Amino acid sequence: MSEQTSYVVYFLPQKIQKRRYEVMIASAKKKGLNLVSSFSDRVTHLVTDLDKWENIEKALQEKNTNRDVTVLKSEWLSRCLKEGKFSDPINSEVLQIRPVALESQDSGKKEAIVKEYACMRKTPLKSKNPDIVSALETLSENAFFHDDEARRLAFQKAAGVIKSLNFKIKNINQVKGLHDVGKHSLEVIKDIIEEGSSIEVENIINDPWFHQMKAFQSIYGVGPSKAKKWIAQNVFTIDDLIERTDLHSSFDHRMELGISFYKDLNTQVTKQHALAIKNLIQQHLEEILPGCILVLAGGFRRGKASGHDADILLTHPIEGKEIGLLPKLLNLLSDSGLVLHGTMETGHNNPQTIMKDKGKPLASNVDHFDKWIGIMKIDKNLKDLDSSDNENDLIQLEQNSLTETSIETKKGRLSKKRSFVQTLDNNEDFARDTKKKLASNSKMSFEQLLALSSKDKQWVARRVDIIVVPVSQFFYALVGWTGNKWFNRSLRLYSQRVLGLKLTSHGLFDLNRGTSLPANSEHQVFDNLKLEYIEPTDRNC
DNA sequence: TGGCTTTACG
DNA sequence: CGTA
DNA sequence: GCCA
Repeated sequence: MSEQTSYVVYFLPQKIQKRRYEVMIASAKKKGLNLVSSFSDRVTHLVTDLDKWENIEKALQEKNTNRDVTVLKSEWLSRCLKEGKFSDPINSEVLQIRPVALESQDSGKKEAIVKEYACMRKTPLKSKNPDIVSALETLSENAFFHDDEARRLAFQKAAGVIKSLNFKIKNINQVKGLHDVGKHSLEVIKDIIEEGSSIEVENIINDPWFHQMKAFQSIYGVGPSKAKKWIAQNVFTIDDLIERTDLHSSFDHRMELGISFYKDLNTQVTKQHALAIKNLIQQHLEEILPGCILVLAGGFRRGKASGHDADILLTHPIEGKEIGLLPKLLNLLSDSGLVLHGTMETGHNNPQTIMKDKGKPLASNVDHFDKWIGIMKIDKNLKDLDSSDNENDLIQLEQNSLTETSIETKKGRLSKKRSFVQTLDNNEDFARDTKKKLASNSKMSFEQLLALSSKDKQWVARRVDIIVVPVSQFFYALVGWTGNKWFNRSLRLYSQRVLGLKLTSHGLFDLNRGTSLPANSEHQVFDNLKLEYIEPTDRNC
């Protein structure tokens, strides 16, 4: 290891006592430690006591400083002088003010450090370091397969930090000291920079067990538990699952669908197709309740061109109009032959749940929305006719939210109470009947499903989630369902740790006071969180 | 060395 | 247990 | 695994 020769150190005189500076320079010379007299591209380590990046650039008289440089505090140099040699800096000696976090192209020169929480950073879809990101995510996934959620999170966070970097990493020093990038992750990054790959990661990728876990888990309705069981039983491929009839008795209906329609469900849905599905649902809704607003959320809203399902948020500008809507919609979709399978969660809006929520805002962190998680039969050639994207609807909703809803809720709140409860009873009956009907529709056997999926058909099986949201909660739901998962986790963790507030897809709650902060736009959600707004396309952590 | 988002529904 |  |  030629550790010593890899240090080309430049010591900035600014903001350091002249006397101390001179003593240190002299000491370095005496001990034979190579300090260069001017800054250049050769410099690997920059020592300074300045604490603002702008000031450092000013001192260097450079605009676009070479980013390969590690910026260190003078304590590091002091220690090295004592030890008589340059050595790796410890975390507290690294100045974490380098302009590494991505800032938008439009705002140009504004620079920032890598922020602690992913929800404070812009993370675009495309990374400048795809190999490193993919390696760290492999480690994350592998940890997940080994039931180690904590390690999974750690590697995922490290991957997220790398994703937010707006430059290609050429030198390990560029990422030393970055938040959430620790020893293990650094080692992997180093291997990839220097060797092109990491042996640890390669071993995982080439491990048949890892491969099988990935394959089995990609089946809808199959999780880690079932995947491990099958591997232990010497099942190797998805075709094996069909051929090994001895296994069939352990399949539930959802898994049977996941296996039969594996090809359909694992073919990526294009954004155009997803928008077409949204419009198809919208057309059916017009027959039930005109004026509903649908938004395609999930990865598509974050700018992805394709995905594995369509997440659709459904609301109505008038609070309360959405109650009881879902069973009616599903009834209609089912009658149109568009439903292959699904589970409907309803009843979250019944009086009891509402009372519970009034008393305790944090009933739970998980959705209390009416929602349907299912598989639709979508015409292969379905075209998105009006091709309208989400954001127009959102603007409309932001404008409507203050006027119509407040009028509606003030009007006859009392006179409506009795009929409201009556309506809920009807809704519950209707929901039950619909669930029953949908269940009987999906009574096909495994064999029938396999036959259905393998014959020539004009439609494709598509995973669709429909979430019914009261407008008052819409923008929190929108943030939650736009994701991604890691962005949400960081939002919620930040909210809890920094603000002491509870963020869910229903709202932002102060548990001690029992209050919540309303939001009439996504911007307001971020305002409430005291966070800079992050565009959906920059939430790809 | 404890914490890492969180838990109800089917 | 799997899903969101 | 990484951090406070």
